[in-house]
Amino acid sequence: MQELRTSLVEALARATGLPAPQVDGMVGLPKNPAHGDLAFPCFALAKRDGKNPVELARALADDIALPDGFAAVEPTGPFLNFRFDRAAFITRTVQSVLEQGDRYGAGAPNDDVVVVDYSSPNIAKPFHIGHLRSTLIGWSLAKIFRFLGHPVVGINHLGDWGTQFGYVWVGCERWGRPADDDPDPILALVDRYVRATKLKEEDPSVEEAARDYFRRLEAGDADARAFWDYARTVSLDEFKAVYARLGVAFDHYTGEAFFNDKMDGVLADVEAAGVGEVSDGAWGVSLGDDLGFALLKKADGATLYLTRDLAAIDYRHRTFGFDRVLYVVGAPQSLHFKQLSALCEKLGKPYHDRIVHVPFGHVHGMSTRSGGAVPLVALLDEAHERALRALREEVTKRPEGLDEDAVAEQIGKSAIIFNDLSRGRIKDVHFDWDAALSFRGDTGPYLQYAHARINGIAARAEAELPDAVDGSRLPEDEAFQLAAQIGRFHDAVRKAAATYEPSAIAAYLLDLARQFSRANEVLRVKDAEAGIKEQRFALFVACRQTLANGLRLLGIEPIDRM
RNA sequence: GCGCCCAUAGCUCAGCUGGAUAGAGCAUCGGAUUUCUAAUCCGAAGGUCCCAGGUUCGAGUCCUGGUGGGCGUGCCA
Repeated sequence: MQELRTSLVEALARATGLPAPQVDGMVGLPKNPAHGDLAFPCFALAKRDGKNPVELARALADDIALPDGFAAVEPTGPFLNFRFDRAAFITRTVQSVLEQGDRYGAGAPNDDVVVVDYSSPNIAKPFHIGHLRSTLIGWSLAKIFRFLGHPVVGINHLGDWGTQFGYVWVGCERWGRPADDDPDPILALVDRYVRATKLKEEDPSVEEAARDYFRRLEAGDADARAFWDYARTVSLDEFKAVYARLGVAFDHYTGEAFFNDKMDGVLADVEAAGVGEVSDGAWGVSLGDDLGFALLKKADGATLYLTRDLAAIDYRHRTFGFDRVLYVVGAPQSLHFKQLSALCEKLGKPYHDRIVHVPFGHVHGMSTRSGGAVPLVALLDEAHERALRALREEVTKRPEGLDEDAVAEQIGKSAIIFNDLSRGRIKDVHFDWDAALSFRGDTGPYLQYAHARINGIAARAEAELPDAVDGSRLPEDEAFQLAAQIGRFHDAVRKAAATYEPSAIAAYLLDLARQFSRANEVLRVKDAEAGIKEQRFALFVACRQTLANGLRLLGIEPIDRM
């Protein structure tokens, strides 16, 4: 696909005298696929020459030397439409997928290190649906950049430090710690946290006690530290269970606490740069009208989130030598990251312009009846239940001997993950159980279904891959459209990386699955005559491979039967 | 007040760096299964792309100004 485009751009550049990059910007896909496979609008050229674009397109069609791989050029009004040599295109595309397998669409190894900071839940707070977006988007981006050949460092910057810990501590002091045999100790800790923060409304001493606890923790007080260790371990155990269930992983769990002993260094840095100042008893850096005052040390001496992020990025730069660091954090914190960049610039840090905030919109409407956020585990369990029910009651045909429980778990997760990653990051989402856990239409299960169907063909159609792929045996339009979509995988992956948008891949995969489903109505493998049978099978296998590669980039493990 | 983000079909959303008749899914209506999985496919219906100007041969897309909503705006993270 890419080579065809490049050679067409060169040919057009020669024929028109326009610079190739400009031509490249004009060549695009025709809106209506019936028009052709690539299109060149002649307006700009017509304007330059003071000619009629319709006549110009006609003249250009006669002039241009059709590059290899193209079968036809035809002017349609002011557009010049090009058609591929379809058979050759199918042959080339299917062949390269079969040859490259899991590496189809991948990039060459390079040295641009990408650090991805994602998930980063707060300790001693429930891991709820609100944490899902950062977790899934970050994990997907990590996989995408790794696929493109980058060394990737995935970091869970746990919120395991800060005043909120004080409230958990106060709560445990008042109402006791969860019992050792408590099956869900984190729930108990959350309960203490919620009760303590509620109590603070009427009893100001609670807030004071919480702050005092955090001060002691930062100062290295042994008792405070012991409680912190306990709460962190309990929380992390549960987080790791959720990550394991989702199939999400990290290279490091260096949370905010990890940087506690690096605070002095940061503050000294700022001091040395001579940009720090005292304001209302607190200490920080003034960043001007737009970014305001960046607080780095509270009046009571305790540090803040920003201080710890400053330490973290410096540490990451020293340790990983990153080319970029991606912060997959909600849009409400965009000011925070602008401040972080500005601070780094003021401090003369070489990485100040390599900070990328990858923001995402708010999630609304995910509260339970009781007002708390829905725990992620509850969502996963519900997804599992619904998938099981759908499998047993709604699905009309299904394979024999399925491990229904295992399939339901996979389908449920696919639905949840895809639902989140299929929309653009920045928009606020209104969480809706029925939409998130729908298994029909544009959903994760739809993609899985396409993948499983091809597996079914492989298992039952008694077809084998041909010795040589031959696209001329696949003259149907559906075959070409499917191959064309397979050939666009590169573009989708690169667009996703360039825009930090996994949804680019999600949208691509929907189109791919749709093209497959259409082709699957027409191109039967089982009863096809020898010679055609193998070619159709090869096309579908290439599709399955592409689906699998794309699904994995979203963090969804393709399933073989459903 | 100031700053950032969002606004496209009844609902949820796509729309490559401006290009041809604005696309999917859900919901509604109508079809398709003796044939590799109907969690599927085909069709119908559904639109002042929030409003008003501007730039351009051409604007859902870019600019300006509004309207509506969300978020942020120093001692939380």
